[in-house]
Amino acid sequence: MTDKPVKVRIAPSPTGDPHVGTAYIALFNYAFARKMNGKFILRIEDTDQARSTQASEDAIIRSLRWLGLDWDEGPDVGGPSGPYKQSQRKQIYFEYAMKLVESGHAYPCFCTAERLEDLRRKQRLLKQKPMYDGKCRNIPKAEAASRMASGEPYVIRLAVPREGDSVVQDSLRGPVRFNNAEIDDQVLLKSDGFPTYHLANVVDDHLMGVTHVIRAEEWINSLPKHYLLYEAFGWEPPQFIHMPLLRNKDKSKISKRKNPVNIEYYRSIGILPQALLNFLGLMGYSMPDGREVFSLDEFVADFSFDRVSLGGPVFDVDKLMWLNGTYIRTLDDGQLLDLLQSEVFNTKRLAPIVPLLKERMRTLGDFVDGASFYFAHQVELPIAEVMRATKQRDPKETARYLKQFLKSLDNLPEFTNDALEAHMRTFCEESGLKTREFFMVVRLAITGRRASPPLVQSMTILGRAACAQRLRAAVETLNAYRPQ
RNA sequence: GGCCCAUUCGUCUAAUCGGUGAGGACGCAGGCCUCUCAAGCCUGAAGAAGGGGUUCGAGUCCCCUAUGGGCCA
Repeated sequence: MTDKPVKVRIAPSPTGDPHVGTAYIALFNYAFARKMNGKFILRIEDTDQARSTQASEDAIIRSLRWLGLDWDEGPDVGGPSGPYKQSQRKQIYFEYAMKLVESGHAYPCFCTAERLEDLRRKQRLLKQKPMYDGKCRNIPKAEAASRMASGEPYVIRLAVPREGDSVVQDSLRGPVRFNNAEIDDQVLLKSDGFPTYHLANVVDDHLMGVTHVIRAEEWINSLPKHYLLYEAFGWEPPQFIHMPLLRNKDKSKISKRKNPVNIEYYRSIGILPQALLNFLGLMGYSMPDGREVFSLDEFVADFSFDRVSLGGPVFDVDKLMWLNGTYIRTLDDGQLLDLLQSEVFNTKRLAPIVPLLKERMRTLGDFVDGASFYFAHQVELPIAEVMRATKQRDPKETARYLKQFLKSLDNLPEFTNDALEAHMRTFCEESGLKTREFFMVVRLAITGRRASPPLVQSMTILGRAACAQRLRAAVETLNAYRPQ
């Protein structure tokens, strides 16, 4: 390796809530950059026009700032290699894609979606790996050029060698060998002129001077394509380091279906940023002296990839809770008071709750008890009340429809009062449930009590992630319940 | 289905040149402290996926199988 100064990046897609996996990878990038006195870049991968939003980008930046994982270059702070949003670099990708076409490492493909679909179907029937068959690879250059010029729609594909092996390096795993025949002629530039991840990521990493790509293990299979691209451009590839994937309790890749993954959820239940970072620093990693409680600076000071372990770590919220408690106890009373004011008892959080509680208060003090469920990580499901509300029906049956409801929430585009209420009423109709019963059961799951402020509004205040978490917990509790 | 990666207590992990009674943490159980709870302290139960090799000696190296996961659709 050369002695270029270390430069690393994270490249989240702004297509949803800020994800703990992003924070996890950001932490390791940050630590390595700081340890090596290098630079840390934030790059926004918003080439998926349909799914990328400004709101999501803002939330990602807000969350990473909250955690204190500051970057040296990024869309909000600028830097020498900008712009740092891929949607603003479209022209660059086009030019580099054309260079590859000129050099014969890539080619335009004019195949229609129908032909591709047909091809895939046949391959599936023959139990073959679905891959592009290379039809357009043989079109003479001149003909291809004139068809492109005539406005015929095309994508640009990488011309992957048909024979031999690609050996790639992962710094944590050593050499990994792939059979070239198994690698698809990857689309580099889509018909809308936007690049795919593979092209954009290689071009940007090179142009931005990235020396080490630290990313999640799910990318390891595309590594040979990236090597091929570096080779085609005649660029030296960076070092690649694939971190293990965070897991749900059942060991599958962490997902919002099974675990809260929204960084803002953890903030909303009162997790401290230093606790979340500390916890993530325990995932697939350990300190040389076995310390379990450490600051970001300490993490950086002792950081080394030698200490990464490759088994996929389960994101165990219980341990996070314990760690968070230890951090709270290290605060002095003034700091804790400040945090309570800024994070919990602030106008922004309280304002929507006040009108809901007002109707039910006789003293100001009633507010605290009545509003407690809005701030908790979890509430206890009162099973006896559930049994009463469902007229002693088998709790498994109740669990079943709650689970279905939970699933249906994923398809609710807007988590607003009107949309949610309509959705819940429709759900009742379709499931043949009495609204009276259903709303009570959901109320018990969400608030932990049978008397509460209006349910739908309480749910939208809590947010989608928190509601999903409580419904999941209720389903578990009901399934585990054994009546005497 | 194909390819790739992984595999130490329920969970996170340690032991990195092969020699251990397999260590710590969360959680769990019991106890101490205490007006309660929490915190804190002490104690305990709990683990090498299976099978072959290499070796005087394997958690550690190699192979096979199994399992888990990811990616490709």
